[in-house]
Amino acid sequence: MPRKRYHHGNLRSALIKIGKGILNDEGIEALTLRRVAREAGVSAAAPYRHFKDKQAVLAAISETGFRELCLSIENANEGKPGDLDAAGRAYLAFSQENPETYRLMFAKQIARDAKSHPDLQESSENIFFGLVDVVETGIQSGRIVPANSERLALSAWALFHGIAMLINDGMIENSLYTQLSPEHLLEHCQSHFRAGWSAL
Amino acid sequence: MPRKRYHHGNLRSALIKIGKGILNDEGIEALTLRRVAREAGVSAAAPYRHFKDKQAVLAAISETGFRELCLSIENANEGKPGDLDAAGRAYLAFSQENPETYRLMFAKQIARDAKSHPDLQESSENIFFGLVDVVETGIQSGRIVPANSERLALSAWALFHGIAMLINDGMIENSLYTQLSPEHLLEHCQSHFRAGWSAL
DNA sequence: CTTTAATGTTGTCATCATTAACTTCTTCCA
DNA sequence: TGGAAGAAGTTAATGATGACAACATTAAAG
Repeated sequence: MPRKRYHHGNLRSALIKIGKGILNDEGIEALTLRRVAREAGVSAAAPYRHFKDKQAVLAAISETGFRELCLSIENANEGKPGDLDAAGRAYLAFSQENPETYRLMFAKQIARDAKSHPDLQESSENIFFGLVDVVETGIQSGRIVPANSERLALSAWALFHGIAMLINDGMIENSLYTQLSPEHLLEHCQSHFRAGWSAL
Repeated sequence: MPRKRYHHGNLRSALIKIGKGILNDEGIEALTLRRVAREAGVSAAAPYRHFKDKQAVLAAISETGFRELCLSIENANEGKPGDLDAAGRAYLAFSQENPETYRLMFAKQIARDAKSHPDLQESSENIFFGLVDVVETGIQSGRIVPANSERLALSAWALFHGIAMLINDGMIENSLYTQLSPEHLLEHCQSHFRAGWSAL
C-alpha cells in the first residue's frame, strides 16, 4: 500500500476523471469542487492549484466530451461514409451514454467560457466540422442531394441536438402518446426529414 | 406611501414575477431564493410559506413559460392555420425572447419534478399537443403530406428545440462559417427538411 | 546542498438552502 | 364583538459551498 504522499502526482487529470464520474453517476448538482477534492484524497483548496475556479473544471470535463463525440462522428463516417443517418445514430448514442456530460457541454456558461478557453472553443467547433465532412462525403457519393454542405450540416446538427435534448430532458417519455424508443424516434425523425413534409 | 406591512399580500405571485426578472436579466446562477425574498422586501425564510423549496419556485416559473409558449403556438396556428413553418417561427421567437426561461423549462431537474407537479406536467405536455394540432390542421388542408400527426409533430418539435437550444447555447455564433441570423437559420433548416435531403 | 517554484494544507469568509421556534395579523365563529 | 386558531412573516441557527490568503512540504535545477 502506498503511504499517502504529500504530492498527488497528477492531480489535474485525476480531478477531471473523478468529476466526470460524479457527473454521470449523480448529476451536475452533486458535482462540487470540495467533493471532487475529497474523493481525490486532497484538501478542498488543492484544485485551485490546477484550475482557476470551478468553471474551469467543468470546461475541462466538457472538452473531453466534445473530443469523444467528435471521434464518434468521425468513426461513423469511416464505417458508413456519407451516411448522415449513421452519423445521427452515433451522435445520439453518445448523448444517451453520457447524458449529463452532454448536457454540460451545451450549458451556456460553458459556451460563454469557451471564448477564453481556446481548446474548448476548438473542440466544440470540431463537431460541426465532423458533420460537414459527413455531408460532403454524402454529396460526393450521390447519397445526399446537392446542397450547401455547411448549411445542411447545421440543419442536421439542430435535428440531432433537438432529439438528444428532448430525450435527455425526459420530454419524450412524458408524452407517452408516441411510444418510441430513442432509436426508433431518431429513425422516424430522419425518415420524415429525409423525404420532406411539404405537400405543395 | 404604504407603510411596510407585516403581511405582503400576494407574496407567492410576487416571488414568481421577481424570480422571472432575475432569471432573464442575469441568468439562473443569479437566481437565489434569498435574493428573490430580499427584492420582495421579505425575510429569507418567508418564501417557504408558499413553496416547498427552491425547486418549487423554479417549477412555477417554468410553468408560466410553458403556458406562454403554448399560447404562442396556438396563436400562430390561428393566424396561419396548419402552417408548421409559422409555428416554428413562433416557437423560436419565444425561445429568443426568453432564453433563460426556455433553458429552465428544459432543465432535467424540472422534468424530474414534473412528475410531482401535475400542473407543470400538464403545461409541458400541452406544447406537444399544440404542435399536433398544427400538423393535423396542415394535413387536413393539404398543406402537409399525410402522416402520423403525433410523430411528425414530435419530429418538428425536435427540430425547433434543437435550433432554439443551439442558438441559445451560442453554438451558432461560434461556427461563424454559417453566417445566418436566427430567422434565416430556421428558414434554411425548414426548407431542407420540408423538401428532404435524400437523393436515393 | 540549497534555493526556488510547484503543489498541498489549514483556516477563514460570505453566501446559500433549509429548518425550528417565535411573532403578528386575519378570519371566522361562538 | 371578542377571542381563538391558523396563515403568513421574522429571527436565529445549521451545515455545505466556492473562493482566497497565509503557511508547509516537496521536487527539481543549479
